[in-house]
Amino acid sequence: MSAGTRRTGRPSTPVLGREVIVRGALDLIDEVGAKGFSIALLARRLQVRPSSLYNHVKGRDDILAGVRELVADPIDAAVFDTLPWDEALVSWARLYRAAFAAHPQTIALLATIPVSGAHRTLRMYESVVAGLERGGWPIASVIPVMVGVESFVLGSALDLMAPPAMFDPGPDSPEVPRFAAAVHARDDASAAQRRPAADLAFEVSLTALVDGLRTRLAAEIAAQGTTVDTGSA
Amino acid sequence: MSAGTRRTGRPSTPVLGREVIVRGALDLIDEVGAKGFSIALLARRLQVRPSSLYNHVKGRDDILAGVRELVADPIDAAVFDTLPWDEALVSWARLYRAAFAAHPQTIALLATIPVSGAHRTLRMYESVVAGLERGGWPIASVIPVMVGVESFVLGSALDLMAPPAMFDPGPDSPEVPRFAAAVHARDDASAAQRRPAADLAFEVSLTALVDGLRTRLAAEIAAQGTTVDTGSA
DNA sequence: CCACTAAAACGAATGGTATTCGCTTTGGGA
DNA sequence: TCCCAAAGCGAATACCATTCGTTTTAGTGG
Repeated sequence: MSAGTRRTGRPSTPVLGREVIVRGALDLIDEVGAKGFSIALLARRLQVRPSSLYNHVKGRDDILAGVRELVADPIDAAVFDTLPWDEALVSWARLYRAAFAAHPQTIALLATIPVSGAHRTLRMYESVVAGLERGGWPIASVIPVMVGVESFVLGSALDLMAPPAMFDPGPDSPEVPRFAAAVHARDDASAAQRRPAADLAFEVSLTALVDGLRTRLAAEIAAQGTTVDTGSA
Repeated sequence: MSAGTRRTGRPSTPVLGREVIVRGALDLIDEVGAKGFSIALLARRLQVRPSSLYNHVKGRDDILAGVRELVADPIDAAVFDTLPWDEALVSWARLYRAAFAAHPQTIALLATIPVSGAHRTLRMYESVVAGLERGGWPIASVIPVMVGVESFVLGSALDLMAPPAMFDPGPDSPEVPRFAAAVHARDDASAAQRRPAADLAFEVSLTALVDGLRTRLAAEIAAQGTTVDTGSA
C-alpha cells in the first residue's frame, strides 16, 4: 500500500499480470502522451520495479501490441452480417476511427507498429471480406477495397493528432490567401454545425469513397463475363 | 580523409551544414531503417562527433523535419494550374504517395511528426485550394476535401511499410477461410498485372474517392442557393 | 507433511540514447 | 591586428530498455 516498500522475493499475493500491465500502459499513455511513455514510468505507476514487468511481457513492443488490442477492441465488424455492404462499410469505418479517437495519444505509437495478427483482428477481417463478397464484389477486389478504406481510416486517425489550430492566424497569410480563407470558411462551418472540423472532413470523404465504390461495383457487375480489369477507370 | 582523426578546434574548411546533415540522415534511414537510425550513427557516417551536429540543427526532431522536406520535395501541386480539379487531385495524390514510396523507411519516422509548416508546404496547399475553388467547390468544402485525400494518401503510405506477406500461408487459415481466399485472389491479380498489390488497392480507392467527390460536387452545385449541408448524404 | 521447482518480485549492471557544456582552434569582420 | 563568433572536439548528464543473479514465496508430487 505504501510507496515503494516491497521486500525482495515473490509476493504472497500477485501484483502484476499481462492484463494489469497493458491496461496501465494505456492509461499512462492517455495521461502523459506518446513521448512521455516509458517502462520506468509505467513501473512506478504500478508500484513495481521495471525489471518485474519482464516476468509477464516480452518487452516494450509486446506491451504496445497489447495496448493496440485494447484500443481496437470496440471495433465491431458484425454490422456486415446485417447491413448491406456499403452501409456496413461506413459503419465499420466510423467505429474504427472512433476507437482511435478515444485514445488519440496512442496513435503515434501504434501507427508504426504493424497491425497485429491477433485472432480478434483476423476474425474482423473475415467478417468484412464475407460482407463484401455477399454484396457482390468479385473476390479479387475484396482485399483492395478493404485495405483502401482501412488506409483512409488510419490516415484520418493520424490527422486527429495534428495540431488543431494549424495556420489559423497564419503568420504568412498574405502569401497563401486562398488557403487562409478556406481554413477560415471551414472553421466557420465547423462552428455552425458544432462538430470538430476533422469530423466533417472524415465524413465528407468517407461518403465520397463509399459512393465511388458503389459506382465501381455496378460497373464491374455490368462488365461481368468480360475480362476483369482492376486497374484505373 | 582518414578515420576519426580531426584535431579539436574549428576546422579550416567547414565539414557540416544543415544540408549535409539532413541529406546524410535521409541516406542513413534508407539504409538502416527507422529503428536503426540514431544521432551517433549519423555522426559516424559524417565523420564527426555527435555534439558537432548541434551547431547546425536544433536536435533530432529538427533533423527529421528536414528529412520530411527532402522527401516531400518532389510533390508538385502545379498540376492544379493546368488540369481540371479531379484529374489534378488524382495526379497530386499519386505524386504524394510516390514520394513516400521512394523512401519507405522514413514513413515510420515521419508519420507521427506533424506536417511541417514550411513555406513549400503552404504553397502546395495554396495551389490545391486554388484548384479546387476553380473547379467550383464551395469555399467551406475545400479544406475537408483536401484533408480527406491527404489522409487517404498518408494511410496508404503506412500500408506501404506493412509486411508484404501478411497471413499468406496463414497458420489459422481454416478459421478465416474467406479472408485467406480473398488474399490469394488479390495476389493472383497482382501477379497477373505485374504490379504490387498495394498499388492496386491504392488506385482502386483513389479512383473511387475522386469519383465520389465528383458526384458530391454536382449535388452541391445543384443545391446551390439552398442551405449548404456538409454532413453525410 | 516435507522437499523441491517454478514463479515473481527486487537490485544492480550493461549498453544504448539524445543532449549540454566547456574547451580549443580558426575564419572573418571592424 | 584584434577580437568575437563559428565550429569542431571530448566529457558529462540524464535518461532509456533490457538482462541477470538473488531472494522469497506458492504450489505440487511423493
